Amino acid sequence: MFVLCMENTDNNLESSSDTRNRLLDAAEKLFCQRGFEGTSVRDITAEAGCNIAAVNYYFGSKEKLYEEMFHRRLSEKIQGHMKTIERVCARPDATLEDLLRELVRPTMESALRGDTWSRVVRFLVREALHRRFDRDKIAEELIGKFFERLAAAFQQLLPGLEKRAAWRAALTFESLVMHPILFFEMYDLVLPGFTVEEITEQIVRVGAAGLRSCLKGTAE
Amino acid sequence: MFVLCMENTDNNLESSSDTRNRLLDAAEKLFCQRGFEGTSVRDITAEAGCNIAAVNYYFGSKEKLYEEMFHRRLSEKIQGHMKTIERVCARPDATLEDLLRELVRPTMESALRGDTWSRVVRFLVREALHRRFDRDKIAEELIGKFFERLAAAFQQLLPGLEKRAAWRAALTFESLVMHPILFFEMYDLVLPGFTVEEITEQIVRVGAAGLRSCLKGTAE
DNA sequence: AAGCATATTAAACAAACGTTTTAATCCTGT
DNA sequence: ACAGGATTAAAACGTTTGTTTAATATGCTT
Repeated sequence: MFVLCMENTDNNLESSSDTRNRLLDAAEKLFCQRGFEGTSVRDITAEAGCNIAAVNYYFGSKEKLYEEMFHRRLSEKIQGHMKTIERVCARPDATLEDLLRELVRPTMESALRGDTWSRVVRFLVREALHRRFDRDKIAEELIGKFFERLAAAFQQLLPGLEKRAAWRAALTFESLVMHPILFFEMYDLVLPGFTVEEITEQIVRVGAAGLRSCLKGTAE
Repeated sequence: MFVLCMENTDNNLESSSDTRNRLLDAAEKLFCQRGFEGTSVRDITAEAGCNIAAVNYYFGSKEKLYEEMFHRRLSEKIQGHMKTIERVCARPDATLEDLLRELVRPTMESALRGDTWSRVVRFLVREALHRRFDRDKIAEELIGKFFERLAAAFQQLLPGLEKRAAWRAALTFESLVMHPILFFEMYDLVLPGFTVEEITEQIVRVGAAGLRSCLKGTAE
């Protein structure tokens, strides 16, 4: 017993039992809706259609189940963005606007659709605000790699951009993307009937102009 | 008994007893640290140095205590920003950069100091993401008024800016300010040793360039 | 078919939760 | 000084929490 609990990564395909995956899916759904503390183990096992003891049998604790689900989604999300950057940057005629648009549009479509994707992001942020970043080395490394790649892409598309300015630009760009995801309801309140096009073009326009302004202004 | 529980606004100065205020302060401190569900009534009363029953005696429930603390801080925060806007806009020679800088710098100082102010903002956001906006009419109105004023200020400082473009600009600007507050740890990771000056000037520079770009580009 | 590790189940665990009750204490107006 | 409402206090309320136990069921190998 308890063989599956410890260190189950993707090396052992057989170990991904049905109930195990159903638990991960149920946890994701309910955690996103009600948060970590707002979701009980009984809720999760009911949603997954299995016994209460299953969570501790497969993951050891509610906390470990949360961590596995969290890291799975975070790495999925970041790897998707990484591929987009690679794809756009490979094109010889790629512009800054191209990159921004290709990163922003799918994200905004997801947010306006209100699908699992964007709700997971909101949950990730909510939990990241709650449980401190600096304790989670896995998340820290994933995010670090992503910003490194994004900053490099900005340096490629904006020749002459200094390294630190590129990092600042990467953070600033993420500001613009994150906000509509987090505060979707407010956007609907302030900009009634807003569309994917409108918000995407706003971010691309402001982002491009803002990032180009980083070229001229030097860091003090 | 229970006379203080119901509808205690500022009209009755006598009703603000010591324990009542100590409970509000303790709740603020602990809610910001551990979240609503992560904080027990026993924690709060221990911090405030009073009996467990005091929460239900003064506020009726843990939920009501939370609401009062939430709205108190939110309106404080927003009124402060409103006054800043009024002050800057009253100056005849005021520029867009002036307004942005005066809104951003105190907020960034607060965030880097890591004082109560910024931790409250993080908590407000965390809880706003959790408990849906559209249920809270008070918060909805406060935020609506603030964005209305900010959009008007942008129209004043950027002549020719269309109304809807001004609302978009207001939301976009808030993106830039909110992000460093929420993800302070990430900024320290990506931009080691970053200062108030650096981040303030980045936001002002990008914000001003971005917002001016809203003048040219029309909404589709 | 027997043996055995794996998987699932029902039941119970102690601990922590928000809230309530009841009694004691404090403070103020007369 | 005393009456009476406002406040504090200790204790217990009934739930719900995450976790564990011990028994049963399942599926594969020999």
